[in-house]
Amino acid sequence: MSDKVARLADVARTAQVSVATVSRYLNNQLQLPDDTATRIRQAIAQHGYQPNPHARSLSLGRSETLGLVVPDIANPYFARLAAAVEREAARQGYGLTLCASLNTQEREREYLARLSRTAVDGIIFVSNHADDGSLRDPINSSNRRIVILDEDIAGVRGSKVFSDNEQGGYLAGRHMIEMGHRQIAFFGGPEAMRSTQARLAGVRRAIEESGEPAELRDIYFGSYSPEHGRACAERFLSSGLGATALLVTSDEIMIGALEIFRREGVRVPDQLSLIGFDDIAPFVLFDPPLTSIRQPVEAMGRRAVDLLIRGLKGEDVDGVVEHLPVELVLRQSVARPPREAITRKTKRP
Amino acid sequence: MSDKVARLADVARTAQVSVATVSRYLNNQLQLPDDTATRIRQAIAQHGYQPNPHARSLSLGRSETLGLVVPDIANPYFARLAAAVEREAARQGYGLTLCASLNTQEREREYLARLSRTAVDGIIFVSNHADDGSLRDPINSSNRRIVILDEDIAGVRGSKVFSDNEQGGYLAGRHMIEMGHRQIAFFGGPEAMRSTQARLAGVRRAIEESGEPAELRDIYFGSYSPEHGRACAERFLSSGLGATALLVTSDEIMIGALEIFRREGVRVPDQLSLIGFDDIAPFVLFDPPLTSIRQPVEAMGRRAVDLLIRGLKGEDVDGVVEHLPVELVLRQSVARPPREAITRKTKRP
DNA sequence: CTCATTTACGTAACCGGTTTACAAAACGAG
DNA sequence: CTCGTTTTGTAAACCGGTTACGTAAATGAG
Repeated sequence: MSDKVARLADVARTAQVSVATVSRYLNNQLQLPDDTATRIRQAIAQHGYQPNPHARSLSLGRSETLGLVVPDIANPYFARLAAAVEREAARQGYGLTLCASLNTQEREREYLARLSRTAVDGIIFVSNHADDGSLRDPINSSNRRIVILDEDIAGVRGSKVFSDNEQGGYLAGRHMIEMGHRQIAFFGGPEAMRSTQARLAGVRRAIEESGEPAELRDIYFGSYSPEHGRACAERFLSSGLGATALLVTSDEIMIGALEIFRREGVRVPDQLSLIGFDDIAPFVLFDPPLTSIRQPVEAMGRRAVDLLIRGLKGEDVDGVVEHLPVELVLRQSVARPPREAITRKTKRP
Repeated sequence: MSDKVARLADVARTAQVSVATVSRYLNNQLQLPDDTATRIRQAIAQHGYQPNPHARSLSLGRSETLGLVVPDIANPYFARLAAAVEREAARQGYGLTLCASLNTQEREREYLARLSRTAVDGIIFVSNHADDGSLRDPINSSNRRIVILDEDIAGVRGSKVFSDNEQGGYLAGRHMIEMGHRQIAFFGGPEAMRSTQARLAGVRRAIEESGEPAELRDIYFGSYSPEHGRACAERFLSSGLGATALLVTSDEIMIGALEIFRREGVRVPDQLSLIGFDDIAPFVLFDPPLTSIRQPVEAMGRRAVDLLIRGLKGEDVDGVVEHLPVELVLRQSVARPPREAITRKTKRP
């Protein structure tokens, strides 16, 4: 029991072979006579030898570690995504370094720089806002392999994994129309984001395909936050236009919107039908349980890691873009529309 | 624009100095004449030089990276904890490698082995179940620095950071007693866990201190899961003993319990007063908004990182144990007790 | 002017692996 | 028995930094 950690050289000396022999035996599955192999194994056990990862990384030029950039892990949606990514990375023998960008481009770039300087072999990048273009270049000029996950960043090369946002909007829209709604409202995320536009386009397609005289109105854009949800709901109620069904495009927005609807006494689904998006929050427990589009979070995380690692192993995955299928989870927040439109009670006491 | 990444030697050559000079200029804040310093800066800029982290780690014997072992990042409580840890680590210039143990000791040990082999300088360990002793030795024999966070593991050396669970139980208990409750139920986590016992002890202390003839009954233990919450609630209702207030010691358990209470038509707080623990889930939106003990999650994460890094920097923090203060958040799930005890409606249709 | 000290750097030895180039030994064919 | 080939093994170069040690020149004190 020496106080120093055993090195390869110690093992080699004990096994009476050279370091190269031990190294090759360990890595290159070099065929060795039983005699020699046994001596090496015993020496390793005796010293409790574990290769020094820093040395290994330096020598190999890789570290078997991936980086995940995510806006905020405290957000349950990204937490789930991160969990899925971590699980798959671990399954494939990779470690995961986590970076929370806190939704600012500055931090995103900072992290990107850090990661490209840091010991990660590749990066999974999840952003949460429209890129003004200042993210594109640093990403592309990073010499790391990159997979864009969940939200597109225009002009970035590498592979990409998204949920099928358009289909999500479509499923929600179709369900509303089938339930008899003809006036549909939409609480979107940031207007410039691809996901927002795709979801909106999906609803539009559902309307067109139905052939019904359904109308999309009260379309609001803003951040994926409860604050925006509250603002949307207040604006929606005060506009009093009488949409009978509403697609809310994220859990966060939904949480804010529900607060206002509850405060103002809006009865769901009697007065207003509601469909959520994400379906991460425990909406079963809400009052009423919320019908929602569920994103394939686990699959997205898995797929992103898989693509990234395949890329690292030399497979050509550049330009691969995947849209994973979403699902409409039926609960109790959508009903047939009421006879008359919703009328607002009071703005605030 | 060569295709090779610039090395320190390239910079040195261009700046017409030796590698040692550049390295020391970059690290040891070695004082250099403006002339030389400028040449070096220009050379660095010209090559777009970034130190190779693997080489740096090998040479320094550290990587400025911490490891976080957590049962499940998808769980909002641990997600918040992880977010806090990541934020503080980043603030102090450290990266964070994430490991989800999925609550099995096997994986915990596996990760521990991986981390002790991997390029992390220290580990923050969050476990979620009672240790049967098989975690203690691997942790102690790991040559990394360790901070135990959130849940104690007996016999582990290193520093530890917890929330003040006993105080949490106490605050909840005192509030219930002050509101007039004399029959208090307790849905605990795993019986063998320190946190569970501490919370229970806190309620006991509140009862003793009050001098009132209050009684603790319907004490159930189990996993931190909605399933356990459902089981607790069913057992509680069928026992029909008539506790009028209930402390539920985690969000997860609460979610399960609420499902049953809602299904069975238990009116909160008219029939039954409820206090939660953790206060991570959006309980404001539940019906009714839930009074809850809030754990100082951000502070815990910050503190753990801080202790770990201080330990890494040579400060003696072994044996330091901190209990961070919790907070009672008053909302609307606690009322004065009803005249008569709750009577169960039906077990199941 | 001399000697001590500081300034401004350079040389080379590490850190601990992987891998290439090559030697010695063993083996087989002719 | 000789020569080529395979097996088994070694020495040393490399990955790209950090840093102990050393030295030449400049500065300053006496």
